[in-house]
Amino acid sequence: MPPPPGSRFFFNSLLDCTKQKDLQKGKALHAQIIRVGCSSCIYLANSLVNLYAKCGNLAKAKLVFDNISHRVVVTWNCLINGYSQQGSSGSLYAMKLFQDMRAENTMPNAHTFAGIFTAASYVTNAAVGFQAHALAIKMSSFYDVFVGSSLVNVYCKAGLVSDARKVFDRMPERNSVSWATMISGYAIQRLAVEAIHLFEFMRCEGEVLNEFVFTSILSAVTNPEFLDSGKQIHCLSVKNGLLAFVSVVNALVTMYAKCESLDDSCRMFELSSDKNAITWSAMITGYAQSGNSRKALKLFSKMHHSGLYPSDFTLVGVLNACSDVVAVEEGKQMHNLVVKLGFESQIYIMTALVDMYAKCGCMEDAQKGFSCLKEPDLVLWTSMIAGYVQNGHNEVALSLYCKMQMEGIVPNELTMSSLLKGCSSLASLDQGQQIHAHAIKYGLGSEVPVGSALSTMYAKCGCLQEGNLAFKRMPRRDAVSWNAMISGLSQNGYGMQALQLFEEMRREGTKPDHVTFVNVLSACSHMGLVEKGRTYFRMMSDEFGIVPRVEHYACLVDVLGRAGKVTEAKEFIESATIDHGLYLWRILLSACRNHRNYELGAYAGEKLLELGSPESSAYVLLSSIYTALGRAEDVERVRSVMKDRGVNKEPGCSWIELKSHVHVFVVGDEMHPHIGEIRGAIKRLSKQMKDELYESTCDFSSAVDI
DNA sequence: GCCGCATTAG
Repeated sequence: MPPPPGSRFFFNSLLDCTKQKDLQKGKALHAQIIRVGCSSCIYLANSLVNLYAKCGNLAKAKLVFDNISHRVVVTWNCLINGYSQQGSSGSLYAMKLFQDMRAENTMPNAHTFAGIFTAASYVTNAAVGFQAHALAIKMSSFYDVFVGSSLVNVYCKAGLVSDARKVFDRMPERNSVSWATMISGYAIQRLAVEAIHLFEFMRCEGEVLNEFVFTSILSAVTNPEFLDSGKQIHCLSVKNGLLAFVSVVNALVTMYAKCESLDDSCRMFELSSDKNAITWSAMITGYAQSGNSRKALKLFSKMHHSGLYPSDFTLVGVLNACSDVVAVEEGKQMHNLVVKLGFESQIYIMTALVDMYAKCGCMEDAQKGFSCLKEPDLVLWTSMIAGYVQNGHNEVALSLYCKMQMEGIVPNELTMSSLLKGCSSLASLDQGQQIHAHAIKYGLGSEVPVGSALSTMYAKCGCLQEGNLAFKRMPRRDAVSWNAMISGLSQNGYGMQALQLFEEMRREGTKPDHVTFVNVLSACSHMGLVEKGRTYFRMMSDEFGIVPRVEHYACLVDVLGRAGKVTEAKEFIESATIDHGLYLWRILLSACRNHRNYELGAYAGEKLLELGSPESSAYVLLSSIYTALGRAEDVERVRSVMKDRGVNKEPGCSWIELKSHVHVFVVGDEMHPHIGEIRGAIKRLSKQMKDELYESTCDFSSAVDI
């Protein structure tokens, strides 16, 4: 039935307002409709629901909806689709409405299903999607191409990509949206090969390749392995004239950056004539994620000067760049921007902010950021826990984990690996085992980060066998896992086994990283393997393209120094092409002391004095060398420099675990609230050691007497 | 009415 003649004007006007999303004009029309008494006309009422829903005023849409006495399917669709377009915040309402509609015996149509499936795609629980799917099949709505495409999307977003493919294959009719959705489903699951196959299939079928298809397929090949495919797709997009779409250019910028082909990525960025916020974000993130954080920061200020406002995505990228280079000042400026732009409740931003402060060692600021969010999610909790662990506040991290559990948040593998790292630093076997038990309870025992952290934890606590077991049980291993076990062996005095494991790692084809070489070189130094040390140092850059860092130089200086080759070590330091500062001279100084090469020791010590070493040990070593050389004047000079610079000898610190609690204490500590218990425990331990005839190489008497 | 491009924790 057509609308009554008098309503035609209102009907068309409302349609215009909805198209233009002009809420002001729409409200005026609404008032007019009420005044002339047309508000009971179902066509106008539906149009009003649609207007408010499309303009995002769902409360008002619902109000009009509630006042309609005889709702038809279109009435429901307008409100359901309004809610589903709100994304994750509206999708539950949309699903509830769908159930109410069914309860009123109103039959859904294809529009209803398209809307309800869109809502379901935002909800991780696919149950309502399944129900609606069943009903759609029953009602044959499934044959509608819109319904089919949105259903494919439901399964893709729920991670059920093979179910999505089943729906896709059974669709009687497909359009470019269906194909793009399916390809993007593979992309989300990082199934590049499947995505490429489907894309090829699509081309064979002669489907139209539009910008949506290209953005989807490009996001599937964001891995160095698929750089060649990426380049071919790039060519195809040029052939199809799609570089005119900024979205395709953006996808290319990202593809090349993620394929570690940063030059190509920059070229795409430079070539694009109409950059939008996504283009800038893509390039900034590309820089930040490829170790070019300084460039990322520079590009951000360029974006800022161009007058474009950063989006939440941009800020996350920039904050990551700040934490990467420990740029706390720039990070604080970003924080101001976050506040200014009203992003303080955006969880991705706040997580990046917390992470930035934690990496810069500002745990108080990190804690403040954390407290800004009423409902922190698992990632934020984990970032906070990881931050405390990174900064050595391991106890705080463990108690934060208890709080997290009380909030009902279930941990994942990264939470567990951070906590285990905390237990390793505390050398607390007891707490480490508890976290291990939790990992098993939550089904995280076979996760790579957990297995690696377990090997480290057990090895640090002296339980090498358990560490090895954790390593062997891992279903797959990455570089971090191998590093954990290699370092565990090396630190427990099994240097040869550590090197053997490194050779096994090479055989298995896992690419070592810079941490691997720190472990390998330090194993060489423990074993006194000078020649092997030199070989591995060269191998690092020659075979694996890893630029040696100061810690690698330090290891080799240590290798040479321990073997008594102090002159060679000195020459090595002076030929080093990096800014090594104090670090390497200090190692040489103590090597010279141990090998009684006092002349070279004095040389190294004077270098340290020149460079203004903040550590007391350097001054103490140097003055002891001058004492041995009988140069009393120099002894006096070193002492006075030390005094002038306000360098104090730091007190030795130790810790002990009592009743699952780790107590840190220093020599001469009288202030510690548990000093009595600590002393008691040390006395018991030393008696036990004597009883078991432990040959002590150290003098424990001072520790017992604290 | 259905699809895409940029983001968080080891």
